[in-house]
Amino acid sequence: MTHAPAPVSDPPYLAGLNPPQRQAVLTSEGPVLVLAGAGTGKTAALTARLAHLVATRRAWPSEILAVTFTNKAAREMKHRIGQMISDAVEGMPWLGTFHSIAAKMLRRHAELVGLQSNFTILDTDDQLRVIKQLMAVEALDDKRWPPKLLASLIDRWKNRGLTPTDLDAGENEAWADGKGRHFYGLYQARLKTLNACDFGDLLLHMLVILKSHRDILEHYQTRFKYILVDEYQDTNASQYLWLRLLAQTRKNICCVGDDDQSIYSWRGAEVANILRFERDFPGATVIRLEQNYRSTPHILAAASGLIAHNGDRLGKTLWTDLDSGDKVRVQGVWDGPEEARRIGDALESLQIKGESLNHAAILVRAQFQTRELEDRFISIGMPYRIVGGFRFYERAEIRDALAYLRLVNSPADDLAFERIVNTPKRGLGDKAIQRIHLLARAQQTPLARAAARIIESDELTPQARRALATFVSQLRHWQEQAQALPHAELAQLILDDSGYTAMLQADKSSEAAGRLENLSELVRAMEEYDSLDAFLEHVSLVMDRDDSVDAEQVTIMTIHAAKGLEFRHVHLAGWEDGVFPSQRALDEGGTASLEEERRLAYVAITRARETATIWHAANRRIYGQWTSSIPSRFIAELPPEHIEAEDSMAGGASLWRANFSANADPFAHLAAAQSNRAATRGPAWQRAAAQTGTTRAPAPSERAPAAAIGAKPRSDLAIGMRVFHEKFGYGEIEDIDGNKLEVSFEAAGTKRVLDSFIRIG
DNA sequence: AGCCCGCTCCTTTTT
DNA sequence: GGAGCGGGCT
Repeated sequence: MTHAPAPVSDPPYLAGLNPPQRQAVLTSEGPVLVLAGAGTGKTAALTARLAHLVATRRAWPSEILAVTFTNKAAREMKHRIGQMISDAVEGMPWLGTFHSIAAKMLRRHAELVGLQSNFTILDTDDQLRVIKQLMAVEALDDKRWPPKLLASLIDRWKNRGLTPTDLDAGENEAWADGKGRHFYGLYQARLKTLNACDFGDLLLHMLVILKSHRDILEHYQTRFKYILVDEYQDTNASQYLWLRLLAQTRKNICCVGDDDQSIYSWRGAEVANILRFERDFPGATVIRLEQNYRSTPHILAAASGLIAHNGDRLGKTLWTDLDSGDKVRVQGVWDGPEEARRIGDALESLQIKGESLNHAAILVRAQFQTRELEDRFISIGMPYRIVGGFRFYERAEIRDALAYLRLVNSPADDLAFERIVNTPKRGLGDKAIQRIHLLARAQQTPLARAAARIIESDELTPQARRALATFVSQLRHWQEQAQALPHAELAQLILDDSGYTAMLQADKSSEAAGRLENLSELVRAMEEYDSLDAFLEHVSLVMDRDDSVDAEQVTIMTIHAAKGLEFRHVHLAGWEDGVFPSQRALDEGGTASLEEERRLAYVAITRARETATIWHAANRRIYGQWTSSIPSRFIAELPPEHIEAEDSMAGGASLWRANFSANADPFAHLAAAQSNRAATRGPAWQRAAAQTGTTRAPAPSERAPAAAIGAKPRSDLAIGMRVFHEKFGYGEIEDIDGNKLEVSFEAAGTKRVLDSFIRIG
């Protein structure tokens, strides 16, 4: 009634978009930079833009290049576009991650960089193995020059678009006293003979090809009428150069990003790319999405106040028309265990109010912080999941299985051969494998073929020879079966025949059961692919862990992992100088890295929709040492009118302004030692020294574990039953109390655990 | 060939 | 505190 109805002529994809979002959709021609603040409906605008281009016949779906960083983002975009323009997704062959799109291009032009189009894509494990071998050949001391360092240098060079010949003297010096270029070159040559690529190569090779072959460059420049880039602040130099080449003629490039959420500089992302967009593309339209649909005004104001302390920003002012809600709570506690306890309490009261645990998350700066939370949650039976750590395809058993498949698929895959020739143990030791290597090198033949030949000779001990002969004939058998069997069945056959399954079944450690399960999941996943080739391509670039757990559980993860997500209730743990911002960032890297930490803090706060609680502890165990700490400097940077500070110390005065007494403090000597040392460490630590001291918290009340609310006890368990727990392994149920069990574990002793964590073993 | 012990090091993590 | 690695021992 108060608003005029939208013009009838509005196409459906514009429905519900605010004016700047519409502008981002409708400004189709020329370079466009969309600065999209946290929670401002970026993806909605992005997908509408794609729909618009297609609906108005500006381009066919196959003429649009749309790149994201993660598979998750690519999937999400595909999904949402599918809903807008029904069949178009099938026709969007160039929507994907930088790496998958580059790989797709590279397969077409592989021969131009000395590869075949069926090249394999190496993971970090394979890379490291190659480097170690090169170092052994060159007799370089791997104590003095750790292979991992070279791996990361090569990665960095590739991120910056540098080939071996591009390295300047300084970079060359960075490895083994001036052997940087030499080793980088050796590594690239070795990959070529292996017909392999690492992740960095996918982009770098394409870059080289585009630069040196005008016709190919022109082909893609003509094909891609429109280019769309998500999370532009995360692009590295080589991605930037690649985009710039492709966009050069038409200049219809739309980059979306948020300089305030740039948190990946340590892996090559260059904020500078987004900061200088207008210089790179003169005449660019800059559009700011500033209306936030996610968080309450207090949360938003706290985050904005914090990020305002950063210098180099393009600048945005987020606003919302949501109701005001709670202030950001800043809660001081005595130590780490109390923090975990209190967060557990807060989650339990959330449950009492009938909130789902799925709407709550605890965000941490570093992985080690999860341990304390985990311990507490296990003891009170709070269901949780930890996101992060190894992804699915990085697990040893998955890589082993893949190595078997790779070897069957392409017998020349030496890295795959090495990985599994003695896994499970076949009694082939270093010496036997060395012999195979020698023969392979002498005859210029892949390891698998050398192995087949060496068993004809008497070079190996009879025992090794027998073992290898069995393996070689199995391999031959699998290769034959590969023609006959569907690939999922082939995989199962290989796992069983090779003894891999048996090896895990015999393994009584707590992880073995999970590994077997992962393998069956792998086999199941394979069924969705048309061919083994298609599956292997998918797995090296795209496969990630299946996160679709619908059980009620609170999520624990790093802030990095939380980027792009949102939760109603967010707990931010460990906001102390040294933890967050991290000690590393404080010690090295100066303002630049402090500013990145601040952006991280900004990302953290803006994940919250309704409540955000920031925790800081006066004492924490770090590397097994009790360390007294001061609240994060970021806390002091929060605008006071939007926060509500409280702490559990006597008197309730805020921890860092209180008058402390060292009485009755068991850690006073440590605190003193710490602040003495700290006094030499710059202003923040001096501030700490002036104020550090501790007072005894009211004795932390060791309370009985509360019952998890709303969870129904299972009916399939009984005292005396043998069960399995993900973390503790096998055990026997000693007592049942609702949905809590007392289990005496074989390895971990007696623990109280929630029945939902238990499988009947 | 495989096991055990002691030393070292210690953000963030995608593809 | 604890995982991972290398060396030395069995």
